[in-house]
This record gives sequence, structure tokens and C-alpha cells, in this order.
Amino acid sequence: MRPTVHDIAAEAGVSLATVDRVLNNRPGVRSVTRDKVERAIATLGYVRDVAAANLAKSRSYPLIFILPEGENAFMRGLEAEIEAARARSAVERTDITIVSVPAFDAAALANALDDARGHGPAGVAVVAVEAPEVVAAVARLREDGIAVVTLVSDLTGSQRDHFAGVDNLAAGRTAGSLMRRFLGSREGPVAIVAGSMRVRDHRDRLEGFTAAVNEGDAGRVLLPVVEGHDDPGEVEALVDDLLVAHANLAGIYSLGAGNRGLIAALEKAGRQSGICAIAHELTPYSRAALVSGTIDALLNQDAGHEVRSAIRVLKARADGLSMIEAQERIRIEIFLRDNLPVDPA
Amino acid sequence: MRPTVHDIAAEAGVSLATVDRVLNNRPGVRSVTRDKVERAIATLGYVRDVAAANLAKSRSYPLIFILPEGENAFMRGLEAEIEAARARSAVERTDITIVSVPAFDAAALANALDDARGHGPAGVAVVAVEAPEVVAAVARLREDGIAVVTLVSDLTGSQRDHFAGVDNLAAGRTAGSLMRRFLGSREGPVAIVAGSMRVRDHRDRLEGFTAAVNEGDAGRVLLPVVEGHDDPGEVEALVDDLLVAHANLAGIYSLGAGNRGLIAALEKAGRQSGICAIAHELTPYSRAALVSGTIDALLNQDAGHEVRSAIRVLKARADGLSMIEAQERIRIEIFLRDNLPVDPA
DNA sequence: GTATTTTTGATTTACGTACATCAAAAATTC
DNA sequence: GAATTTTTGATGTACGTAAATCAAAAATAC
Repeated sequence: MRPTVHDIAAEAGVSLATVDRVLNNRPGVRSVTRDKVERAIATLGYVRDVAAANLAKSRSYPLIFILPEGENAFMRGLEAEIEAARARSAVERTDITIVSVPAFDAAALANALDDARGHGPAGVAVVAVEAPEVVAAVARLREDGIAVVTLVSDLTGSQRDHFAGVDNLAAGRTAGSLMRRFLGSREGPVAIVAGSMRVRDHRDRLEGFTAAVNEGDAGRVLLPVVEGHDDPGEVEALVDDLLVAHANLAGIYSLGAGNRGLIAALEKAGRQSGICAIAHELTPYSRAALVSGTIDALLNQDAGHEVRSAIRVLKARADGLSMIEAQERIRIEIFLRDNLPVDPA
Repeated sequence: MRPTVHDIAAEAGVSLATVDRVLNNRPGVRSVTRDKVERAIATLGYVRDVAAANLAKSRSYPLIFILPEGENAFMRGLEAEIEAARARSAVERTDITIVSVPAFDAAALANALDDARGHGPAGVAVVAVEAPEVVAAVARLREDGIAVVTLVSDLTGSQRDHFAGVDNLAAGRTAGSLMRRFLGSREGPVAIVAGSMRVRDHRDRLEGFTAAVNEGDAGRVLLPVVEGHDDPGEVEALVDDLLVAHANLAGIYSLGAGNRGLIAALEKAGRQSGICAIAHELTPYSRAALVSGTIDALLNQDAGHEVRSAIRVLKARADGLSMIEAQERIRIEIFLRDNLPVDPA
């Protein structure tokens, strides 16, 4: 049987009230006594029964999720997963609020973080934009003892407790390696379409891709990176131009969102162009393009996993508990036509 | 605020005791009254607070894991994950027992299942071997109201509640597709090394691979499947023979375990042989071979995820609760040298 | 209508923890 | 050594559910 507070009291030779004072760092305990109790806790290997504690406290976890607005299919999928988590609120004792901010707008994001702080939540999950004011806003949250998790895109130099997202350097490398192997000896340059170099994940992917696609001998020519700001229309125009300017284009790596535009441009050009296309994130559009052969490979991060992970970590941090590291590792999923999960629709 | 049993009692106009009788199907309630209570439950959207209920019941979940013995690195890794879960028993209210049985031995497995039944656990997780006596043993467990989850390898036609493992048909297809794309126009046949056709996962992988590697035109010659029974020594001898017999061998697909033998044979032959090797399961050996370039791609199933998933599902089933489907989907992970997770060691 | 059985209500204790109150004991100050 | 402050103990209530007991009420049988 698992030891309880009563066992600690007996072991330490103090009353239940004193054990309670130590466990919940309430004042009025001499350090000698505190030591006795802490020794008893260590000896018995006591761990607080979180379920019972939460019951007694009627605890709930108010959490705030901040993510970019706009028609980015991945972000809307992420939001759907947060909604799904909200539906489980009763069971999980969470109370989730979703806040939308303009994409790639550091000032707006910093404001949203400060607003969140005003509500005194137990934790905040945020899709970060890298900027000093955002780092500062996160620091303020942490000073108030609010747990912070970055979601999808990390925030360099910040005090965030955890990053719920993939290793984007490795993701870029993986894309580069696949591009290299899929192209084999085929001639022609490779184009790269990004969203914005303002977000860490895009920068990381670019770096990884560039390194891996030319690993060994290769000598593959990479065209200058173009930015489509995750906007389908913008991306489509950019890819149209690329296809015109480079008749012998061998491959395209789309490392951001707006794949609807990429797919439209490629299909206009006719897939017989034989261009090897690698993109990110499984959405209804990109899925269809993978099945039809317009896209050759998709790298994906499981939005549902990220959201559930963020919630677990925020709850654990709010209670000062540890987490199961391996469970919170977000995988870089590689989808070919052959290993697509069953369509949920 | 979430409704409680008190709210139901008030809503239905009955006493707390009656609500309790209905909720825990105790006898002695007229069907008219039972209906009243059930309507109140529906109206208020009551869901039992599992944490509070478990506290009141001092409930624990005795679980039994049955897996094959032997030096199969993947299975030993799986066992380590079960041990890790056992270390969390106090927090998760589980009480986990591990049972080992000879590999590929249906009779021994059926006996182990019957033994497990004798202990009256809340649930059983089992790495299945396909055989009628195993199916029958699982049926007996289910008759006793014991939840059953198959782990890694499924059991066709059985009454198991859930399968915690990957879609091995898709895994085989994925391997085939990668082999086809990686080989490109390179000449030469492809060899296939299996463990045993007695387990469902190996049969499925073979089927998927065969279909995908020759998709489209391809016309790749596949050598007859050889069985190494997941034994490194046996596998090494088989691969040695293959390399001698087929000087122009283009690729090898190892769909079972015993990769230590495969790697040894390939390295003896010298990797300049330029054979494209694709195998399953990330272990210390296969990881090193992937890094060194002896193996080109590894398909993996996350043993930790499978174990945690099995536990979640068994607990939920034991309580008659539903699960988060997406969370229990075990992914087919594709590892290249470029997206290897950080070495835990 | 009485006797019997079945159904329902009222009440209590328990699970492990949190939190509050008040009295008693110990330590500190002067 | 008395007065004051700090520390500790004893006790009770609460969280939401489970489970048990016993009495009261209602339904059924004869």
C-alpha cells in the first residue's frame, strides 16, 4: 500500500497538521521539524495522490492557447484539436480558452500574452514568433508562476518550460535527404518556398534541408528561397513564376504552409513535369495531392499529439510535477502515399 | 460546475441511495424509478468523476503483459518500457505483472493466457501468435469480463478489445515504396528476410511490400522469402548465402527481427556492395547501422507508445469508458539517418 | 384488511488530501 | 521568571463517490 499523510505523521512523530504545513509550505514550522518530516517523506517514498488532492481542492486548470488566425490549414487543424480537448474539459479538469492573433505579428502576440497574464491562468500555450518583446512577455508570465509551453514554433532564449513541437532542423534534413535520394541522378535545380523567416521553425527547416540535400557529392543547385507568407494565393503566384523561369526544375521543397497554392500551380503545369515535390503538414488538400502523386512526400507533425502534450505538460508544471519525456517527444512523421493513416472523414 | 450524484437525486426526486443503486446497478430498484434516474442523468449530462470513484473504491488495475522470451532486441525494449510503466504504478493505480513465453509457441501462449485468467486481472496485453487455441483462450478471458489488448502482433478473428500496434500492411507497403524509389533504375533482384509466417505482422508486411515494390512498371525480381525466426545467427547465415548466390543483389528487406545478423553479414560483405537495406525496429544495433550507412531506412513502432497505449485502453475498458481514438493510433515511424531521435543513452 | 415482500430513504463511514480553527505546548524575549 | 511570540497538536469539514446498515414506506400476496 502506498504511504499516506498519516504514515508520514507517524514516521516523523508529528501531527497531521504539521505534515500538512510542510507539504503545502505553510508557515510556522521550525526547520528542525521540517527536516524530520522531509526525511520521513523520503524514507517512505511518499508521493502525493494528485487525484485526491485535486478533489479536495476542487482544482481546475485554466489554460490559454494563443495561435495565429488566418486560413492556414494546419493552424485551423490545430485549433480543431484544441476544441476537441476542450470537449474533454470536465474529465481532465481543464478550462481552455483560445485566443487568435494576426500571424507573424510579434507586437500583437506580446499583447495577447500580457492579456493572458491578466487572467491568471495555470498555463499558457503559444505558437511563438521570435522577437524580443515576445521573449519579455513570456518572462513576465513565468515570473507570475504561470507555466508556458511553446507550440509548433519555439522561442529562442525564452524562459518557456517546454516546447511542444518537432525538431525542425531534423525535419529539414529529412526533407533534404529524401529529395536527394528521390531525385537520384536527375538533373536540374531545386526550389525552396518558405512562409516567413520570422518564425524559428521555418528557419530551422531551411538550414537542415540545405545541408542534407547536398550531402556527399550531390552538387545540386538550390534556387534562392522565396517567401509566400503561408498564403495559398501568394504561394501559387511564386510557384507559377518558378515553373516558368526554370524549365528544368527538378524539385520543390515547400517548408511552410499555403500548400493549396503549391498544388494548384503544379497541377496547372501538369504533373508530367515530373517535379519531385516535398511539403509539410497533412491537410485535406495535401493529402489529396499525395494520393494523386502531385506531391511525393509529406512531413507532418501530429497536431492532436502536440495539443494533448502541451496540456499534459502545462498541468504537470502547474503542479510542479515531472513528465514522461518520451511521451512528449513529437515525432517527425513521414507520409508517402503508402502509409497514410485512414481518413478520419 | 459539473453535476454530482446529489444533483441527480434532486433532479430525479429520489434519494442518494437510489441514485447509487442505479449508477452501480445494484438490485432493488423498480424500473419506473430506474428510468427517472436515468433521465435525470441524461438531462444533466452527468459523468461520474472517475478520480473520486477510484478514491472511494481504493481501486487498482491489476494488468498482465504476456510477451515472447529470447534475445529479440525489440521485445526486450518492449519489456523495458513495461518496467518503466511499472515504476509509475503508484501514480497510475496499476499493478503490472510480466509473463514470458517461448516465441512463436501457440500452445504455450494459450496456457499463459489461461493462467492469467486464473489471477483475475482487470486486463491482459498479449503479443499474439495466430492459432485457434489462442483465439479460444482470449475468448475465455473476455467471458470473464477481462479486457484484452493485442500488442505488436494482432490476432485475427479474436474477441480482443483493441490492437496496440501498427498497420503492418501499410508498413510493408511503405518499405516497398521506399525500396522502389531508392533503387530507381538500379538493376538486380531484391531479397526478403522474414521471422516467421506464423505471426500476423510478418505476413502483413510481406504482402504490403510485395505489392508496393513493383507498383507501376518496376518489374523488380523478388527472391523467395527466407525465414530467420528472429534469430541473429540464423539471419546472418541466410544473408551470407544470399550475398554469395546473388552477386548483383540490389536490395534486402528484413521484415522481422534478428537485424544484428543482417548487419553483420552486410558489413562482412563491405557496404561498397551498395545494397539498399531496409529493416524494422530501432534498436542500438540497427541505429548504429543506420548512422554508418549499412542500413538505408528503418521502419519503427514506438514501443513506449504501444505500452502506454495498451495500459490506457485496458484501464478504460475495465471501467467501460471510451478512449481518444487518435491518441491510440500507433504510427509507422520512418527513420533515415537524418531524423533519428536523440539517443537516450 | 392483514401479512409479506420489495422498494426507497436516511444516515454513516471511508478513500487521501486540503484547509481552517482553537487550544496547548514550547521557545524566545526582557 | 513572567510575558510574549512561535510552533505544534487536535479536531472538524470539505471534495465526489462507494458501500453498508437499518428503518420506513410502498407494493404485492393471500
